[in-house]
Amino acid sequence: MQNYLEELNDVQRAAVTTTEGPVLVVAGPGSGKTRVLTFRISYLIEQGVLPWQILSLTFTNKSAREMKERISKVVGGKANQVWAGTFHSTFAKILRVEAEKIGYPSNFTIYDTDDTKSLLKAVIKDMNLSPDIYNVNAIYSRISSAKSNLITPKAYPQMEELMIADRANKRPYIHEIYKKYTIRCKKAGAMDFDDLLFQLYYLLHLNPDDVLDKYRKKFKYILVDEFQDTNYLQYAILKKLTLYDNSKQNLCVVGDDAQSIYAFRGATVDNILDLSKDYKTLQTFKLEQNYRSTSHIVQAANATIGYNKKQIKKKIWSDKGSGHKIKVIKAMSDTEEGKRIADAIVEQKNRNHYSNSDIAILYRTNAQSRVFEEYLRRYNITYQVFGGTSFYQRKEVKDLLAYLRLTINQKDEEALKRIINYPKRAIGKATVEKISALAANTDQTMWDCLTKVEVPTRARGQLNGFKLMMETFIQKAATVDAYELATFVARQTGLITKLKADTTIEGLGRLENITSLLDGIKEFVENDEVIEGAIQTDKTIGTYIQNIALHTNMDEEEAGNYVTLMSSHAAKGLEFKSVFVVGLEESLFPSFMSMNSQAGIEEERRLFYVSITRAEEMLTLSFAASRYRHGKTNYNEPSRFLAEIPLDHLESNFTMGAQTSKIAPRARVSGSLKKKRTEAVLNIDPADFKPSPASEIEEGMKVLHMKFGEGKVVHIDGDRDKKVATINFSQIDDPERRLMLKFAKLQIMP
DNA sequence: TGACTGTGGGTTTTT
DNA sequence: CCCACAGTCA
Repeated sequence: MQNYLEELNDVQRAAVTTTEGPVLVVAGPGSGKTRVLTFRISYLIEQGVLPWQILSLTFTNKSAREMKERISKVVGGKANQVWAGTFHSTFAKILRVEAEKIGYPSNFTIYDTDDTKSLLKAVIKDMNLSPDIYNVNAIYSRISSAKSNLITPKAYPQMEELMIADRANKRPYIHEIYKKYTIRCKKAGAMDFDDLLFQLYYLLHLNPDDVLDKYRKKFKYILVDEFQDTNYLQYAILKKLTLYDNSKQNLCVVGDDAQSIYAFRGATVDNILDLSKDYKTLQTFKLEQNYRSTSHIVQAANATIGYNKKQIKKKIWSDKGSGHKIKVIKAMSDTEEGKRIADAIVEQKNRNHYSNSDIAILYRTNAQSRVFEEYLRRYNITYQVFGGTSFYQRKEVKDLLAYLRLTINQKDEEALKRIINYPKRAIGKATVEKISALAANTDQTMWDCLTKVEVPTRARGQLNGFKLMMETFIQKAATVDAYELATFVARQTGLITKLKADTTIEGLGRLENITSLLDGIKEFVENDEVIEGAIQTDKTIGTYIQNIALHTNMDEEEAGNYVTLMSSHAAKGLEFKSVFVVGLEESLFPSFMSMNSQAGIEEERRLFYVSITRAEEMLTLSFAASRYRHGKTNYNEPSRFLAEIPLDHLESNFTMGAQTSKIAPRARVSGSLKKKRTEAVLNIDPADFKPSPASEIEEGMKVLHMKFGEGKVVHIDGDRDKKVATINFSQIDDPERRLMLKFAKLQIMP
């Protein structure tokens, strides 16, 4: 019985079987923390705890999914009934049920970062504030951090510290923007990412219909992975659920302060330190044996992280032998770095018999992936890039989703603004602004105003048509499944036709994206998901949209034999036989954004620590003397983190600090080779030029144009005032032009 | 109204 | 370098 317990070391086993009361597991890299978590859940179930009384929170959908898979290997199908998900997705699920208690519709829309920024821009514009001073990104991060610290729009102006900082930055009205933004979100029936936490907290806090008690009873055991990455608000929610009179305080958190890499978005290690103050009977287990990496790697990591002042003491060790020393590659330029890494990969594949999937390239910024992609492609090595823009952020995908979103929630202004004139249906900026203004002044939504706004007859007709079309979608949504509706919408709106008309490579890609989106929806309709012991039969578009709102492209992983390219952040929790950490230069890693504070540098160092501890057998670090960035060549010193690794862990032929090379790197030439499309310089005297009336121009005529010179009318299409002439101008580079006759000034030549 | 061009600005990590 | 936006022109 329970033979899996025998696979664990003493500390791990204790962490698994100590089920009652508050538990903190401090888990170094590779120390088997995921095993502890999954076995703990399995153990709970075996002890008779009902699966749906267990809440397991993670940061990514991927780790939630993996967790479920691993539990099901031990306990079988019951695993699906555990509440295992990300903070955001789990709380969204609860809010769907309870939203109306706090004034939101249960079909609320989730605004992603783009939607949020777009709405913020609109608010800033409405308030007549300068978009330069009130930079959207800055405002967003300000509001996000307010929410993450449980500061309401009402409380914000009373926070002396915040207001002083805002005034110092010449942005005294942030609290007003925050307030208006909140109102607009609510009016749109929408929550942003932070709201999923923030509103859940207030739901529990305000406690309508004793909803707090309901969830306290429901979740008898709560587990949290990557606890070091939780923010104040997340911890506050956990406390709400587990810290009260007569609570059993069955909260188990697993984390590693050394791997805290999300402070920039409000995560705080203080949560780990506060734990023992809040939970008096806290039991702590330290997992210090690293089963992942060989000794040189572990010791290098220990030495590096030792430079950080703030940390929980622990000694990570490995008994896997010393293994390979760490290799450092010094390249002249970013291009050379790409080539040398690709060469090294080829070599490792041959010498160590690694397959592609054993290898990962980790970088600080997603933009760095390009060079590596180029060389890997050239060498015919299969790779997969993670991060960057997600599938669901692609324009065409968002367009179709916006139609579907509006079908579900007509209050969703961001969706409406996105598609009201896409594909083009002659509803221009002026019209949209009128609608928006009316909505703002009358407390109605933009949807309500579509038919009420006063506009010229032509626009009126277009608006009616648009609304009518949307209404057919809304009606259909009630009767058909998600796939049927989505296909109908894609055709009916003209999106498909529009994309098919574009035959460029990018155009084909876009059409393909729409097809895979539709395929995805089909899959959703056809595959059954079990929730709390029951098969989910709701296959409506509403359920679909809710399910995908929180997907990221990290979730799109497919099995295959490829080299992994991803940011260091994204690599958290993963492991590879061979890891390349590239771009180790000052201002890049550590990032220049973090270089002016000790805390910033320490976070970068933790990120470096996370990066190098992904490696099992081989670790290669690289930097380039020059790097092409933002159109300029930069010269940076090697990263300080390289110098922090004791020399005895590095391959012998390398010493830091000695800048041997005096040769200047080759300059880029691409700029000068760029072909510029220039118009021919024609000497036509405006005085001699007498344009002929558009109605007289016919196919076959010779005409003269002020800028393009002489040309022959090849073809005329369109009718009445929309005639377009295709004209071949012999005197310019790119001779065939299409001009609208109504505007084109052409003189008929004999 | 819409397509296209030029410029000017920013520039990290992600649920 | 890449993107978003304003301005221009048809």
